[in-house]
Amino acid sequence: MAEPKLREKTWDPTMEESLLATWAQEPELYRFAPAKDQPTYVIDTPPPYPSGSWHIGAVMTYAMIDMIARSQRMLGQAVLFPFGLDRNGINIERTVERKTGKPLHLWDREAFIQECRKEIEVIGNGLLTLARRAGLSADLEHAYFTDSDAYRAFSQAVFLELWPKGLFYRGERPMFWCPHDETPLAEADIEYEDRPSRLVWMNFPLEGGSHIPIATTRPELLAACRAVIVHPDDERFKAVAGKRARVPVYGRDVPVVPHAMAKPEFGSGGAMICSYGDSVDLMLFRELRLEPVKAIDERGRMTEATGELKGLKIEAAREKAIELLKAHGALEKVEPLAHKTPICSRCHTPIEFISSDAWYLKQLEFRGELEKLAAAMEFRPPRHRQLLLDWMEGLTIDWPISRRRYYHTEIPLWYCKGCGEVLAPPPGKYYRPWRDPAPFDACPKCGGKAFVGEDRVFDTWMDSSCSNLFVSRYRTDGAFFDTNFPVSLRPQGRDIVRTWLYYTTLKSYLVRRQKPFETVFIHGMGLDARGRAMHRTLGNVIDPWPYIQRHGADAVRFFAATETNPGDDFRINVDKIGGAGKFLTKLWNTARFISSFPEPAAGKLAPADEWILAELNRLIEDARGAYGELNLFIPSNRARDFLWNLFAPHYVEMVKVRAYEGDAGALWTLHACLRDLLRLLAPVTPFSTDLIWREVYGGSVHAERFPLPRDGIPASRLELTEPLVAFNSEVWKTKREKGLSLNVELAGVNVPEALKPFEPDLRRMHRLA
RNA sequence: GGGCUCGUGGUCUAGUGGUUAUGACGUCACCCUGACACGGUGAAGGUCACCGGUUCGAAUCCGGUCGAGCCCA
Repeated sequence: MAEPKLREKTWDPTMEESLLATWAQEPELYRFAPAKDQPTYVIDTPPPYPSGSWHIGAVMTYAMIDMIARSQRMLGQAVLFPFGLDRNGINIERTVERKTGKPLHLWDREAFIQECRKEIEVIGNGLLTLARRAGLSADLEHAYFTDSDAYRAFSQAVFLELWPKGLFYRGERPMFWCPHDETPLAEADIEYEDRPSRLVWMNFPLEGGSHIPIATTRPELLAACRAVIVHPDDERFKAVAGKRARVPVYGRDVPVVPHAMAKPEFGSGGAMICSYGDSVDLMLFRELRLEPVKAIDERGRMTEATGELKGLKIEAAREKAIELLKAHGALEKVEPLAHKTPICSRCHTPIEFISSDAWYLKQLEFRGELEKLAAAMEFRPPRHRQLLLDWMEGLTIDWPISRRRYYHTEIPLWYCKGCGEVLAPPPGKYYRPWRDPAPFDACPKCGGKAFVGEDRVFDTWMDSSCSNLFVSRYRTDGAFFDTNFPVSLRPQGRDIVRTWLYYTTLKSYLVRRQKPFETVFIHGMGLDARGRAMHRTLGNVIDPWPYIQRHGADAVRFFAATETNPGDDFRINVDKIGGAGKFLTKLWNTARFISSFPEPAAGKLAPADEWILAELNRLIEDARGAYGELNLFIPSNRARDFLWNLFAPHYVEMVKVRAYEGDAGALWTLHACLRDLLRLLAPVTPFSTDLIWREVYGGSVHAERFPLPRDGIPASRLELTEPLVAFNSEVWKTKREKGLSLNVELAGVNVPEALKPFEPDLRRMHRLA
């Protein structure tokens, strides 16, 4: 027996780091360089939003995306696997505001942008380092940034291409508004949360002397009350419908309207309709043609119209309103209430409905077409298509795309000072209308020569919804785009179906009338050991670095593949990452053993060799099939099962003696199994498999393709697996019960009839006398 | 209130009609056996959430109940 080619006795995760250095020297390994007639596979990798470092769940989901990229390469595709960072947005602005203690509106715009850029640079670089260490085979050297001039110009160009089609409109209308971020929100930006609240019972005097009880959670909006509703079938209010009620404190008379939206079982059964407390108010103002009153301004403060409440923030105004009601003798009682409150998904501030001017992108009228595109894309797992369809069905307003922020892509529009005409420049350049001179000589409508630039910016989803167009080189490489759009794959989390996936579908429809992707891969979210999402506020965020250092990226990746059901959320139990590391040690040692034998070109196969090769064929077929369907769970678990439960304990033990004797059939089979196992596992555990491959066979396993099942191996050998496993177990048990060491002779054991073909190997394996 | 998904040993998980329910982690016992003690072998541990139905037969199909999570109103 020769020295094993693998010297180290165990797999050591620090070996991963030297391998990273090797990979850096071999950029061609993962380079996108399609051979003639080779099919291409373009992945629209999610550009992470650098709001801090990745938690371990994020590392795992990106590792899964990498496993898909690697397996597609090994299936023979030329894979374009770009990587970007989504660096625009409120998050980074808020980081700067918090660090400097200076809110946006006190900043000089240019200075604020510089500060954001400085901040995002640091965070972004940390992410790229982690991505590389985790073994991502994406093009990290050429990562794109959504806040680069080039990407912003691209995003603006897509907008400007759509501009002449009349898809955008501007309007003053009530909309979702975050008073903290001081910006309008789209439906996708809103979440709901149970918050403690108070139900305030008031009495509204009625004409003719009596009064009507009204319960509300928003007493501060009293000044904006323009009607009271009661349910038409509510016996308590039969007599009052149609009368007029007087709004306490403010003294205005408003109609009492019977309306089905009133809930008899909630509060007093009577509700006040104000502009605007919630979406019911919104609907009724429209339906009853009421005149709205702006009670809250864009910064979340009470307006002139609210009299004594003027200038107060919403919470304080609510207190004051209750005091005023008490002073006017109109307060009945205040009771606690758990209230499902709509909140801003970024800062968790309760949202308001505020009437404000904004730009909109039409979307409601395309609902039917978008649903067809959703049906035309393949989903993995298929059931998650429903998430997109449900969201499309539930939309109620067009997409407000303008934001009053700074570190975003500017809306590339100017207005004529003379006549107010809206002017759009040609697509191509990066426009900053708030500081650039207008790129027009004269207004085409009135001939005016003075212009004012739009100072608002895009919702960041306007940028990220172009990512598939960007990576497929729309506008920059027509030939490439034509063959690679729709993009092969969109891998992403369940949590951003309603935003990223939806908006991308909308954009691709508007630009190309096409589906954005051939396939959408939806992964679940990494949860903590108790099943909760990881949030800094919960203090349950798991930092991936210690685990990568202790057990290696391969262990983290192997855990991610074997412990997660495709599409389901997965709990991360860090103790199990160590368990995944043990598998790598097992793989290493098996390879180390095999590497001590030469690999013959061919050999006469014994029945036992045929048996394990039949099992190997089955593994290859299952794994190839599963990888083709973007399933990582099946190949990783099947490979583990093959190695740990069949190959090592049964086959290797059975042929050891033949191997030591130099039997070519045994040696050839051992190496065939190792080669194929390494190749099948390479996408999941790229470090250990490559290290072994390089040491034992030379070259990189990542330049290989997946193995194919071998011809000429009788599948009937598979029938022997069960009796073989049972027989070996029986012998081991017997020796154990007799207190015999495994290497001691045992007499009186007969090999069962079914296993006769294995008899010579079995006799020597167990030393059966 | 509506929709979707899911309930399998302490934990995670396979199994979608057919003999004593898979594997991993953990636990316990024994064992250095010509790769591996970061190992091997063996063992303990499950009313497959609950109730009812279909069937010769249900973890698996159907209905209901309870519980968990997500989304929408």
